[in-house]
This record gives sequence, C-alpha cells and structure tokens, in this order.
Amino acid sequence: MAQISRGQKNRESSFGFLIQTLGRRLDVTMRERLKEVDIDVKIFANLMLLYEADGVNQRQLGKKLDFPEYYTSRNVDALVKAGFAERRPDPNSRRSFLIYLTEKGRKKAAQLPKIIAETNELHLKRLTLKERKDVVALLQKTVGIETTS
Amino acid sequence: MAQISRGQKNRESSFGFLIQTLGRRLDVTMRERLKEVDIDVKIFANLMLLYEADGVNQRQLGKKLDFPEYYTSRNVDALVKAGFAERRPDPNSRRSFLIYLTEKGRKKAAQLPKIIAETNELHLKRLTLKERKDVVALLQKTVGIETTS
DNA sequence: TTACAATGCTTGTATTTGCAACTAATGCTG
DNA sequence: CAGCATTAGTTGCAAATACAAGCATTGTAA
Repeated sequence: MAQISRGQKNRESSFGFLIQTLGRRLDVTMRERLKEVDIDVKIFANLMLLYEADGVNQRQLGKKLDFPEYYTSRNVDALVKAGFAERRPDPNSRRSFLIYLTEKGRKKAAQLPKIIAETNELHLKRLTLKERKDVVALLQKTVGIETTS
Repeated sequence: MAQISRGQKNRESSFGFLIQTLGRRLDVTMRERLKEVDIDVKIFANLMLLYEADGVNQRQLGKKLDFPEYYTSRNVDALVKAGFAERRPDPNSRRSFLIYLTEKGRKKAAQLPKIIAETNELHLKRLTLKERKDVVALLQKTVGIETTS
C-alpha cells in the first residue's frame, strides 16, 4: 500500500523483488564480462577485496562480504589454485593465515575496476547522472553505510 | 602489501556491490520468515506469481522471473509435490500445461503479502517514508518498469 | 506430405553449495 | 596449570543447481 497501484503488479513495486531482479541481471553481465578476462565469477569478489587491501586473514575477508567461513575457505583455495593469491603464516597466531595477492593476482585484479564500472553503468543506463548518484546514496543508507560528505 | 585506503571503500559506492549485499540480506530474512509458515524459499517467488495470476504455462511463468526453463520445471514439480499447484492440460496445445494454484496453495499464498511487506520494511527501516518511495521509483526505472504517473 | 525448425518441457549427470562435525590453536577462569 | 570456551579454518557428505542433451508437439514452407 506504499504505492498507488494503477494496473501495476504488486511485485513491481516491491523493494525485495526489484533488488533480486537487478541482482540476477548484474550477475549475468558480470559472468560474461569476467569470462572475457578469464576470471571465475566465484572468486571475483574476494579478488577485488584483496586488491583493495590484502594481508588479512580469512575470517576478516569473509566478514566484509557476509560469506560463511567454509565458503571463504574454499574460495581462497580457488584463488591459490589459480595462482592469484597465497596463504602466509600470521606472525601473531599459528592458527590463522594472512592472504596476499601474487603478482599475477594483482595484474588480474587491476582489470576489475573497469569491468565493474562498465557493468554498473550498463545497468544504470536508464537513469540520469543525478538519479544514479541518488540511487547509490539511498542504497548506501539502506545498507547502513555512513556517507560522511 | 596493503593498499592505501582513501576515505570510502570503492565497493561501498558500487551499485552492483550494494545490490548484491541487499540481495543476500533479503534472502536471509525471507528464509526465516517463510520457515514460520512452512514455505520453502525456493518456491516462494512462483507461488506469489501464481497468486497474482495463475493459468499460465511454465515458460510464461519462468520468463517473469528470469528463471531458466529447467529451473521452472523443477520448481513446478516442487509446487505440485507440496500440493500447492497443479498442471492442467492446455486446451490449445498438447505440449504445454497451464499451472493453477490449488485451494491449499491459494491459502498459503495469501500469507505472503504480509511477509513480503514486513521484510521490505525491515530492510528499509533506515530510510524516511519519502526516501523509501524514491528508492523504489529509482529501482523501477533502473529495471525498466514504466511508472505511469 | 515430407522435411526441418522452433516451442515446451524434462532429465541425466557433473559441479557447487550448505550443514554440521572436525582439528588445532589460543584465551580465560578459578 | 587444568579445564573449558572461543577463535580460525577445513572437510565429508547430502542436497541443490546448472548444463546439455533429450523427447514430443507444433509451425512452416517447399
């Protein structure tokens, strides 16, 4: 009842439905774009995260993406197997590793920002520049990210 | 060698990252809420869709949700197995079925709008009422839904 | 009418995923 | 320092998922 439904289907005014629809579309595009540069979509998020800041342990890595631990564990396995990252012993704890990108991984990751930006723009193409800023700001607030500016 | 982080992290202003984050959160909530009324999250979307309009074939059903056909096929299997829907022969074509809700399915589906609305509100709780309308309108435009106002 | 393409749907199989149980290391309390 | 809780990460196995190949029906066009 948030919206006046003038022939409009309920699901089309549901926040959750819209988010899930966009999520699926973005996923399809990212899969295609990542295939071009030979990166598995599964490891993409962690590769990008490590590119922003590596030298963290797996728990910290997983927490940033809301991934369960078993998933991060296997994800790092895949990164290591692909030669993109390596586990180094944590000098402060023998039960954890710190994950670092290899040179190969860093080169791969360097290709990501462009792909990410283009994918975002592709899906935002129906919006004006101002609307794009607005929707991102609103989504940040929804997620709980403080925009300090 | 950790990267220098200047202010806001890149991923936090990425449309795609925000959408995927919200998608995962919404999924977690919906799973919990649907468990309360004994509905598998897998069949939820189709159940709701059939509640809005049943008597459509599987291809039409899947198209509305961007689901691949094999998935719709197994999804309808699950709906039928749960006693929520039935396949009736299409009078116009012997190769397709029309899917209809059963009385049991219709009763189950009647519980969905409340759960959906509450889940949406839960995740939108950081926004003002105006902001909620704005974000939904912007997402509709992003998806390509014409808002006939 | 025959042949070939497209539609609608299903299913075998390989891979991915999720849960829970596990090891190992560390922290905490008395 | 003994005992127990917590942290960090891994793995076996069952279930879910995705791809491709399949079948039957319908459309089209020579």
